[in-house]
This record gives sequence, structure tokens and C-alpha cells, in this order.
Amino acid sequence: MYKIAFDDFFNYSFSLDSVIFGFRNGEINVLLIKRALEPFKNMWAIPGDLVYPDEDLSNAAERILFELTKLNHVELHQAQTFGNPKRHPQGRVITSAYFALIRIDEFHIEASSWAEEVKWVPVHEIPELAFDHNLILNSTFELLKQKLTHEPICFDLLPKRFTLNEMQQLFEYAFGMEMDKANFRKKIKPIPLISHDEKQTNVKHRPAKLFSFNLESYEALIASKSYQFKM
Amino acid sequence: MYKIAFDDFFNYSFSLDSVIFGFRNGEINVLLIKRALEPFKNMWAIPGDLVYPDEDLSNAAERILFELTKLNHVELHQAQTFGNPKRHPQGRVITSAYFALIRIDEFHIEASSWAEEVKWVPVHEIPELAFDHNLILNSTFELLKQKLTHEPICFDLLPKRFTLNEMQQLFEYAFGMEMDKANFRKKIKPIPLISHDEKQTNVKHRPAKLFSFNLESYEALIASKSYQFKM
DNA sequence: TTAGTTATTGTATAAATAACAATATTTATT
DNA sequence: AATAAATATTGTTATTTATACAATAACTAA
Repeated sequence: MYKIAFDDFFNYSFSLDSVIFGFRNGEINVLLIKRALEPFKNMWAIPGDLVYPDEDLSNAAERILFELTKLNHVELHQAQTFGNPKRHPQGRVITSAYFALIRIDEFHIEASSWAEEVKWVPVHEIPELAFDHNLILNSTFELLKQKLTHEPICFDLLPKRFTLNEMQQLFEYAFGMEMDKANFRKKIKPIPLISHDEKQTNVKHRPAKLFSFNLESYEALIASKSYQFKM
Repeated sequence: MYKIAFDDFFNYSFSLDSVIFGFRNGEINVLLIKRALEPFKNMWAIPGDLVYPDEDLSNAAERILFELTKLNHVELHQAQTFGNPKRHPQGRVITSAYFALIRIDEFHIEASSWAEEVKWVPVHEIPELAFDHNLILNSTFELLKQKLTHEPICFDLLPKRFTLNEMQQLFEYAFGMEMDKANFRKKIKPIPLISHDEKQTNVKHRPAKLFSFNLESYEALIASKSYQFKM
């Protein structure tokens, strides 16, 4: 294995930035870190860093995310790649965005390495971020909305056992619109859910029934090609 | 502007590969080139090459495409990025896929530079390609299918003036299924088309009426938020 | 003029969507 | 224990959209 000939082609670098989505209090949140380093020191940013030359992209995304936030065992998916030559003030850095959907309370998160702080911020309240991270976050959120309507990924954000109202709130927040409760329930009828006997607790009104996503039935349905998830 | 510190991060390179789609004889075709260089000399591939360090990605994609095929003034869109460390036998090369939709007969195409030949190949008849180009092509075709159902991009592939049957054939080929003629016409009713007096010629049966996409109405509809393209 | 071929329109049925009303179940309060 | 308040859940109806299939119209070529 030898190196490609032209030195000219090696004056740039490659990084990954991960947009981690979580759902809390009816809002979709994004995990941000506070940069302890220049450039953009003290600004908030999406966790990301440079890739090593022998690293697979998704492994690198996992490593970087762990280094900065201690977040581990998260399923990362690729989003868009950003390559404006001016996007990094210190040199040419092309970056690919990754995203993950997690249940906030199932993971331990802690600022580490050059991340001074970490925090969750609702998607609709994102401040000005370092680099072109606002652009990256917005385009990744658009992709999330796309996927929410065609794949059963809302269940990665919701608690393992959730109420139908929580599920509705997730879609209402994502698409910024109110939905009719009765019709929402009819719409999701075809989605294979397990209805539990269990109910909500610590709630000062009639508690809602808890549901969970039936992954086995879902996979069987998909395999039989008789069904297509749709919202 | 100074360079990022770690030399380790510069042992790799970045390339772009463009999947050019065209529609001909009821089939969606892809533009392939025959490599005149190692590695994979004499194999067919998607046109692509390395990016210069100061080049914007979409400009680079245009330049590379022109160098290899003389294809020019084409609107390129980003697809997925591929970064397996072993994907290029000569070193670490991360690549982003781009794609474009063109009307085959409106463009001049000619093998150039290290492309020995160029040809159009129907999507469903792609041979074994260089590198991981089969993977890239397949994933980009999946993206195209996604987009075909949510954006009016079929009109970039169809002739400026087309018959409804041609439009139907495009979708039938893309999704590998036959559709009912009558119902197809009902389905596309909401799409703003201009109905011309002109008809098909040189055809040995009743000629079909010609239509064109009404971009102005479409944009007005979208702006008024009263309409969403759907297939 | 007629047969052949394809474009185009129509009808009837089933399924999905949307708006809104009604009922049921639980907690908190009196 | 009874009742009000809040929310979950189910029902009804009208409207739109999708699907299957039949019928008609328009054109070419002989």
C-alpha cells in the first residue's frame, strides 16, 4: 500500500460532527458542548473532532463522541457532508455530520477532554454555534423530520414504554403543528405496538396506558412486504 | 490562516464521485467511464477524482465531471459520503457521492483525460464497477427514488415536453412495478402541468398529448404552503 | 372505410383523512 | 362518598384519496 502521489491533495483534514437528539418534556433536544479551545473558545458547538487516517467513519464518530461527552454505545447515522473551504478558520477541514437518537435518561453524559460543559438544548431554542454548526444542525434536523415520517425512529427517542400522547407530542414538536388526538390514534393504528396493562404514575389526572414498539412484528411485516411505515 | 497541527491527520485524501442519471427508452440510465489508469484499469466506474484543497465541493464535482466527460452546466446534488479506510487500494481516500439528473440528448458527452470511454447503462443492468462504486451507485439510486416521490425532479429527467406515458414509464422503471394508466393520471392531477396543443410525432398509433412542468405555478403553490408534491 | 392501437375519461368501490362529538376513567376536592 | 376537573379513549360523519376495471375517443396504417 503506497500513498497517492500529489502532495497538493494532502493539505486538508477531515472531521465528524455528531448531532445527538433526545426527547424531554415534550421537546426534542440536542446535545451541545462548550468549547474549551480555540477557535471559537467558549462557544457552544456540536461535539466533533478530526478523524484518524486509519479509522472507519462510524467508529471515529463513536470515539469522538465518547471522548467529549462520555456518551457510549450509541447508534450513529450519517447525514450531510460540509466542505466549504472557509468553514474552518485554521485550514481546510471537510466534515461529515452524523446523528443519533437516544433516550436521555438511559445514558450517562459528562463533559470531557476539551469540552468544558455539556447541555441539552431544545431544537427550537438553539443559540449561535461555533463554525457552521447552525447550518449543520438545521440540515440534520430536516433529515430527522424526513426520517420520522418514513421510519419508526420516533421510538428511539421515546421512553421504552410511552403514552400515545407522548408520541403525539414528539411529532407535534418536530413539525411545529398541533394534531387532533383522536385522529392521531387512528393514524398510528397500523404501527405494531404492544399495549401494556401498566399505566402512567405520578400524574394528577387519569393516567394513560403505556405502549411499546413491537420490533419483532415490525420486522416481520417489513419482511413480508405487506407494510410500509408512514406518518 | 495556519495549518492544523497534527501531521497524522493529513495522511488521507478526499474525492468526489458523480452519479449522472438520464432517462432513455423507458429506462433510467447512469453515465459510466472506463478507467485508463490503475487501480482498476479498464474497469467501468462512476466519474470521480480528487478534490483540491481550496475547492468548494460542488465546484470540484463540476470540474471533475467536466474533465472526464466534457459534461458541463449540470446541477449536482450531494448524496452519501463513503469512508471505509480500505475502499481505495492506494491510500485513505474518503469520497462524497454527488448526483445529477439530466436530459441525455441536451448534453454533449465525450470521454476525456483518463477516461477512455463513456457510456450510458440502465440502472438495472450495471456491471461490476471499480472501487466501491456499486455500493455508491446503489445507495445514490435509493436516494433518487426517495426524492422522486417528494420532489418534482422527474421533470429534470424527462424531455422538456413529455407524454404522460413517458412520465409513468419513468416511475415504473424506478420502482420496478407496473401502474394503472387511468389511476396514474388521477394521481398526478394536483401537479401543475402545462397542457400543450402539440402532440407526439413519428409514432405509429394515436399520438399522445405533450405536457410540460409548470415551474412558476409550482413555486407559487409551494410559497403559498397550500401544496406538497407527492407521488 | 376499417382494423388496430393507444390515449383519455368514467364509474363504482374501498380505504384513508379530517373535523368534531360523546363517553369513560381517574385524581383531587368538597 | 359525591362531585368537579382533567384527560384518555372511542364513535360518528363527511370528505377526500386510492384502486380496479370498463368504456369511449382519437389517431395511424392498410
